[in-house]
Amino acid sequence: MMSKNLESTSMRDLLCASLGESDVGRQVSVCGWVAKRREHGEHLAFLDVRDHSGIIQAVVDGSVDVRSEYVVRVSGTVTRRPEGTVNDKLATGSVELTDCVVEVLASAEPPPFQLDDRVDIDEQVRLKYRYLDLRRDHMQRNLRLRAVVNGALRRAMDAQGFCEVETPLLWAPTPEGSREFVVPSRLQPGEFYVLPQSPQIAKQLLMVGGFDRYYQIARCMRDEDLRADRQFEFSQLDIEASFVDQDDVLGFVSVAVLDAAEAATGVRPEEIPSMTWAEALDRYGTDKPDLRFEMLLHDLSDVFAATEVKAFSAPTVKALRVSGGASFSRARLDELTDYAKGLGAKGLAWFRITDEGLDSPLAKFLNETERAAIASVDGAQVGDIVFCVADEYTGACHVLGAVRSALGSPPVGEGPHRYVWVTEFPLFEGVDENGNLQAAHHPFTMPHPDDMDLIDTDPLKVRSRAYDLVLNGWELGSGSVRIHRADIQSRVFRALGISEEEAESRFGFLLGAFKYGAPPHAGFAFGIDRLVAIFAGEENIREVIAYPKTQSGADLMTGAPKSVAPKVMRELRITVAPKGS
RNA sequence: GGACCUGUGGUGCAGCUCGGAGUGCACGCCGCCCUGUCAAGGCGGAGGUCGCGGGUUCAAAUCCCGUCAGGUCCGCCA
Repeated sequence: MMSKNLESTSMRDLLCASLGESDVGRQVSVCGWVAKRREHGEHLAFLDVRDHSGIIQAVVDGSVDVRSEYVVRVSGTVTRRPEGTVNDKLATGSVELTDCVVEVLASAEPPPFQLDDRVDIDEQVRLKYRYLDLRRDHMQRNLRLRAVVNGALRRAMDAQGFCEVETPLLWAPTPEGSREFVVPSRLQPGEFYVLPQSPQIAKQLLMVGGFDRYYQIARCMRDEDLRADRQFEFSQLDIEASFVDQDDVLGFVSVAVLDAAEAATGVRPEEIPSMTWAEALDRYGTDKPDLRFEMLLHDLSDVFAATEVKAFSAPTVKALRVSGGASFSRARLDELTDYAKGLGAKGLAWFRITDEGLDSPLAKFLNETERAAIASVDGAQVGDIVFCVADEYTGACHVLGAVRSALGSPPVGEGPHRYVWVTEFPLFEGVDENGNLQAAHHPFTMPHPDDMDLIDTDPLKVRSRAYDLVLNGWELGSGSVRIHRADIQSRVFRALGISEEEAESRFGFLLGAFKYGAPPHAGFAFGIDRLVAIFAGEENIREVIAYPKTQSGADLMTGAPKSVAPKVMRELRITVAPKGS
């Protein structure tokens, strides 16, 4: 409950829902919106007055000319409700305002949708009238929760000696990574700024600049397709520190996240465990494991090493037991098979465990040993089902991991909050169209000290000092120890197929800065939208953002994006090519 | 770039398979009645280009094609 001196203004004494029995007898004024009017003839009317704190009932002698959502100031006497009229469903239900004077501060048309939380309104309508949607308890709660989280994060970073520095929104284009929003320059027509995908370079330069502990709640923009957990704009807690190693950073971030969790939920989570990327992939089939449920992946590659069965002749065979899954209908299994195929699998084998043995179209092709292995996966019992995917290692893990998640993952709002650090990500992943290795994180990520020799001999085996923070299967954020030594950076660039000239043109100012004394440094960034969404039990980050965009990038309230005046276009010397060109 | 789902008075739904008059329900809105309600109650009323365009048909909310908008997912997000 907020302190009362913050509630009082020249127009009101306190918030509606802060009224209670201790206020009985006080003469007070409250301000808010009319949530409901109940009239009983010309002698008596009830007004539910709502502000963001909640509702107080005002009793008016005589009729009152107000409608829903009128803005009113109500002055009256706090009175204990008469015997038998207490409303247990209302926080203020034991009192009411009597002898009320109602001032209409603004009239209001009926809103396009009801502002109580009784029905789910179509999001299209909510977003068009977001200012009304925000008046609802649901959005009030979410955005205020977000403010609590932001506050806790700031306090945690301040307390750890971090200095908040703001970095530019207008930055230089970088021909790397995700698509950037482009901003044309008026003073230098034909030249462009971009909005930052993250303050990555800026914060590393702060390290060179001697700010050994930097943080910022940073707005970041990426011009990539939107999803339930992705918007063009998002906020991240951005951190970088000097003279540190990986464990220092994990410590800083853990404190911030656990403080935020405690502030948001009232419960401080356990210390955050960690696992390596290799473990996560092997046991959970993903680099963002959801630890709320078990259902681990099991490896049957050895059993099927010399199998006769074509469907299983692959480098890796992974198996997943689903408790009680034998009752899955054939339609459900076909659906899952299609899902697996959609993810690139050749198929999804399933084996119902029954009293008579394995029930599966494939069972008759398996030999005794193979059947026994499947029937005992993960302690399988009659009534369970075992899924198998045979493929190369990574693919098999990913597909079965996705099946695990589809079958086991509880809704966002359910179950405990299970954080986990995933460490030792590979330094490189795959190759681009020119046959060059690609950086898994970014090209300034420090290779694992034990794997330095592999950079030239077996680069895909090189682990890195990169790490992710995962909560309930959602990637909250990632970070790494950065390369601060020119010799290591050259080796990595060489492995990535980046020439000295190219490095100079793309990252020149960063590498140039490093020549003047770069401290060893490391950092992290995690998405506040996702963190708050999980705290709020929301599947969708739009629910914790005041003015989000739709999936096609539109703002239904403002109509953005829109064309700009011809004068502006001329000034920028920009013409738009016709459609289809 | 692709797959799937949704679009019906202001709001939430049903109707759509199997074509037959804009049919129904709940909330909201407007008017009247009502002195203890609180999802108030009673009576009456208004409100619709069934997203849009085309096709099939004697006849389309319903079937077909296209398109727009919203959503979920794949690709994408170093």
